[in-house]
Amino acid sequence: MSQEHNKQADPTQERLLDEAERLFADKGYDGVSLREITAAAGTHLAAVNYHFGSKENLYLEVFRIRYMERARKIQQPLVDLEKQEHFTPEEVVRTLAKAFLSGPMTDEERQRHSQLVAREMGQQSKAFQLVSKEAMGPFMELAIRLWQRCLPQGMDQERLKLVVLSIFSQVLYFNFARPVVTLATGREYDEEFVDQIVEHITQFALCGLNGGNGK
Amino acid sequence: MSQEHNKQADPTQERLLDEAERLFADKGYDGVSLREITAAAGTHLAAVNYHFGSKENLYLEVFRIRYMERARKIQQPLVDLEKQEHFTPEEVVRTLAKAFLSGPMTDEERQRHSQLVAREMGQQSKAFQLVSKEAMGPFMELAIRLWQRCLPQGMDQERLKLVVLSIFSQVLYFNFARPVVTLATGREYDEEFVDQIVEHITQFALCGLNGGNGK
DNA sequence: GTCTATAGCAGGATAGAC
DNA sequence: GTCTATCCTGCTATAGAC
Repeated sequence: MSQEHNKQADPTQERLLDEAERLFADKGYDGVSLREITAAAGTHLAAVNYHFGSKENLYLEVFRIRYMERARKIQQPLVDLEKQEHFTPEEVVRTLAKAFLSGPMTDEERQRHSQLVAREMGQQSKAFQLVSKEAMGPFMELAIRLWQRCLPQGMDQERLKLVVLSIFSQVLYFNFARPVVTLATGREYDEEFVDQIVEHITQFALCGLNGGNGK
Repeated sequence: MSQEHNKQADPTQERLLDEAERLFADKGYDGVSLREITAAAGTHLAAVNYHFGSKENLYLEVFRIRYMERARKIQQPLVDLEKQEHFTPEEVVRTLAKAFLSGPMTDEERQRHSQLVAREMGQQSKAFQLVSKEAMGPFMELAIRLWQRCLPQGMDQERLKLVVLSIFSQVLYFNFARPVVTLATGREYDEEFVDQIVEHITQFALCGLNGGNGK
């Protein structure tokens, strides 16, 4: 019972997943060779096919195991918030932005996470289907549920969905497109700047939620 | 004088650029082979090296010629706006959002444009340097100049830069991550929906510009 | 000048030695 | 069971036939 989920205790498998994730995030699926991955993991070429069957399946396992694990970590603060009796729309937005931009992960993990998903977001691949179904969908619904509970005047789901998408786009961009952001602002991604970004996104979204009751 | 810029009149070169752009946008640099490109362009394998020297240079030419041409088209509405004597911050935002989401290009062109740049945005490649220096940088400065001319109370560049980046992130996302957007909203990208997105982004950004004078 | 044919190499996968 | 050595395919680039 204490070792219930030891399905992947093999250290070689773990190292392969780690290095594969790092390299796939960096260069994309087609940009990395199995030789590169196995060399980085300190093992031999055949290990991938032995442990994972194929390159494609190794890629999918990176999402199924590594990516999803982090997605749960990111969701956690919002899940916790839902258990509270009272919260404000602003708290929801800030918690959401913080979860992606300054959560418990290391900075490197955050970048990998964004890079992996950004590469899949444009096409309807297996990895995308996994991510959207298991991670993004539920997360989006959670955020919408939270707002519907605390927004003073009701707001239709359709509008809320656009708000979530806009927030997603920004946290993804500020994590993923760092070369653009640093080039444009001249700022390093230190704690102060990240806090500023979180506040910026929060204010942006809050106005989108409160104001513009349009028409 | 009438044929001043006929530097690429060769129809084979043109077809190669077209098909290369389409395929690179679809599958990324490493995901496409020269065989695929030349077959799609109805020519032979050696044509790429004859006309462009190498695969990498063909890729860069796609950016230097096709991408930049469209970037100029997108900028035009803002360039025109600058010539007017009076305009509002709202006009600037809406013009900017419209330029990317419902401008004069075909829908297919818009998608290609976003896909190409999204793939380069995460790394400091040659293509990224070209795009950021020749297209994004000037465009950003133009937008900031326009706001500084028409915003009632002054606003520091630093804040304005974050606003531009947020708008960029959204127009890019709504063009690029269509699978996510359609999955989340259940909407097709028809004219009505695109107009809704433009309005949504405009409202979002306007609040970010007016409200939140912070602290 | 065009394009075929090929060189030379790197890729993923696997058979079989240990 | 591990890992080496090899297979075969597909890649970019180019030499040389026409």
